[in-house]
Amino acid sequence: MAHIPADTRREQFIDAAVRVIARDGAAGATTRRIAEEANAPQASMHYCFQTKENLLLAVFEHLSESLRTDSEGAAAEEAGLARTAERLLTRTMRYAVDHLDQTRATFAIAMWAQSTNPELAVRMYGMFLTGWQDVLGSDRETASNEEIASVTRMVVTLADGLSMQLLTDGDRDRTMRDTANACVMLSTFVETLLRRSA
Amino acid sequence: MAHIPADTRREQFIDAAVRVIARDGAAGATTRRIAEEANAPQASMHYCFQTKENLLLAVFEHLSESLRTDSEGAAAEEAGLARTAERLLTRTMRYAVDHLDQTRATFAIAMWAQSTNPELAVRMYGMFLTGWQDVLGSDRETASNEEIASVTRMVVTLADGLSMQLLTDGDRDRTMRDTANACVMLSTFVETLLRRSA
Amino acid sequence: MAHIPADTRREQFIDAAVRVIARDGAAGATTRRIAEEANAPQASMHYCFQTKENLLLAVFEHLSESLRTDSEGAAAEEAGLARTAERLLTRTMRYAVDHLDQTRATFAIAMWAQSTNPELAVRMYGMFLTGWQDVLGSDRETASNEEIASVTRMVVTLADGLSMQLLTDGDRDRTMRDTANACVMLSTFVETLLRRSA
Amino acid sequence: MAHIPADTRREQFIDAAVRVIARDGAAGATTRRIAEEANAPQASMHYCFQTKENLLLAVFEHLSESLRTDSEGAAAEEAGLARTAERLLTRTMRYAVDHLDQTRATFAIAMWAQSTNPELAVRMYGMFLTGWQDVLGSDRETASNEEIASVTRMVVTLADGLSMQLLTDGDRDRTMRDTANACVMLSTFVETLLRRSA
DNA sequence: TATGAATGAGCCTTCATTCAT
DNA sequence: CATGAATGAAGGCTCATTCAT
Repeated sequence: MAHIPADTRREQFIDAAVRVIARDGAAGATTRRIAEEANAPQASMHYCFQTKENLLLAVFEHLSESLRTDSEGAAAEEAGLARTAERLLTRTMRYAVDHLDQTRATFAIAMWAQSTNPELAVRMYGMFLTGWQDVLGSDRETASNEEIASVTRMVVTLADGLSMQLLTDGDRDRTMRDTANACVMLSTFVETLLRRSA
Repeated sequence: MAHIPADTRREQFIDAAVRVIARDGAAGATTRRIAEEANAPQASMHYCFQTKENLLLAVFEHLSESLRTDSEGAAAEEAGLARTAERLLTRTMRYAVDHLDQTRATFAIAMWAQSTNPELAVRMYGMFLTGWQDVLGSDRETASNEEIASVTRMVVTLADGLSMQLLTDGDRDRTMRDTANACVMLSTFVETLLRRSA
Repeated sequence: MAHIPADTRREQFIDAAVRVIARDGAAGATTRRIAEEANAPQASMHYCFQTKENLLLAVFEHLSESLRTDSEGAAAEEAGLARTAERLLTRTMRYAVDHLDQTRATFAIAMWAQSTNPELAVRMYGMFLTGWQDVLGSDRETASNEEIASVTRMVVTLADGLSMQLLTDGDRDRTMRDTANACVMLSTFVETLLRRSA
Repeated sequence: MAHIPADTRREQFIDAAVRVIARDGAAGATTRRIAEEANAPQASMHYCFQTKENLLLAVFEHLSESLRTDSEGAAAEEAGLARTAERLLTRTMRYAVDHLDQTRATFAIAMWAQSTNPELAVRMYGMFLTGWQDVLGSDRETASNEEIASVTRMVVTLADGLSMQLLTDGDRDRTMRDTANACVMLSTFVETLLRRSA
């Protein structure tokens, strides 16, 4: 097992962990299995991340970073809140469909955090919330902060629910069709909201 | 440790397992911990359920049975598809909010099944789908089977997404408020659907 | 599971135990497996034999009794010590070859006794020794008691050694051929012995 | 518990296992007991041997290696087949008498293999057969390969049978006396064989 | 009497982690 | 710095046996 600098190792571990977690769940992702998948000594994992918990954290950060990078594109054009929300949800589900392993790992880690470190789970969830709130709030039209927050939560809700189903049966096409339906709902909801507040 | 009839023990184990799973996740729910929580010998668990997997299965059946019993009430009155869907979702989320441990355990087991026995996970998901489809299809108005299925999936999606958020931060009130919003979306979606097919 | 009188059960258990021990060894013959093979409740075994050790004892007695019954025929005719020894060995190995399961079980129990209850192992071994000594001593010619004992031990030695090989590879024909060779050795040995003592 | 190099640990485990197996049989030799006897953590056993089966294998290899090393001396001098066979048997039984624990362990493992992994048992038996065949065939006189094989099997048979008795009652002197008798038989057998083939 | 039900003790194995170099 | 070696704690499960009827 060749000596390899820690920085390189970190990446190898994170990538390997995503695959293993997607396959075996967060609890089934043992340090040994991850190390094997990364072609690295088991001790290296602790050298790089100290604990398994830290590794999972790093994995989650990596995953949500990737997703955020992707979803930033949704805000690019001026299109109104409803349209932006639709674009955000569609883009997110497109990403989920194209990166099943990552999606699976994200959810597995989120569930793992809930029982291991609930406060951390809240923080994780918050990362998505604030990230998307920024996207949705970028052109704010007449919507209040509270209304933006409400729409954001609804986007997250739909994304979570659609992903849950995707992860269970792996039916990509049906997921995208349901996503379209969800978009219909989402935009009428936003319009209702805006009309009400006007 | 007093001898106790197996039927009684089964219930004790299932109840204990729900609490432990809610606290520690499905993987963290060790046979030892469950037995301790149930005030029972570890060997009794294997006498009643043979394997830990079987116990988790029984727990899931118990949980979904409880939820189904509850949601049957949603179909009681003649009220149209949109209204029924709203009632079903509201009732489900009300139940989730009132039974946080059960909800947490249900999700934990569902996620656990995904990595342990994916085919089982599909079956579990299917149980909800068909159960709710029956509720929604009971008075079918002009909706086709396919449309009913589509609405059902949307209800499940929303319930999953809302529960996910509830489980993370435990904010019951906000969950019920978001549920109300989700109901708005849901009923406009159903109406759109019916109008389109007319 | 029908209630069945203890006497009948005993036989069922002994027969079942022989098969299970032959298959899984004395240690692998668990009370559950034996009960299953006997189509009997596990508790019946303890009702009939109190302990697993007692059952194995009963099995051994049954097995050695069968073998003894068979070997008694070897003494039937007047034929001199050498010839009788040959007949005894041949007959024993013929029996072993025709009853592999029983032979296997006999050895498994003998080995099991050595580590569980060494004194019992000695007694078991003694049963064969005295039984065969009677056969060989029945027409004593000019041989002394000590000489008879010596020959007996040699017969047992050869039977044990030949059986060991038989149990390992299950080659019945080769065993009988080697038995013929062993008989040659045995009779020349007896003759040497008698000549020496004359 | 001090960290100790794996090679050292392997030896400690093997030595400890021999003692425990001699005392409690192969099935009674639990990983706990062996670790305790070796003054080592239980987990070290799995670090060194992975499974209990592997440990037993290593023990058997160690034991048969020791015996083989010892028996090589039997071939040292030019002495004819009969004499060599006698020397081999005597030497083997001398070794058995001087190393009761090892002998007991060897038989226990051999019997254990018969029910756990029959094919392995055949291979184990074969190790002795071929090893001794080499010793006996080294100066082959006029004997054919088949004759050599036949003699080898007879030596093994006698060694097994004599050991069986030794292990039961532990009577070393009687074993060596019986070994002398067995040698008489063996050499007359070889002579008969050679005369016949001439 | 004979049996279904129940259990304390112990099994083999694997885990995340630490040690020593 | 990075890793091969080693381990305490805990995992799921099975055993012979006893209990209650």
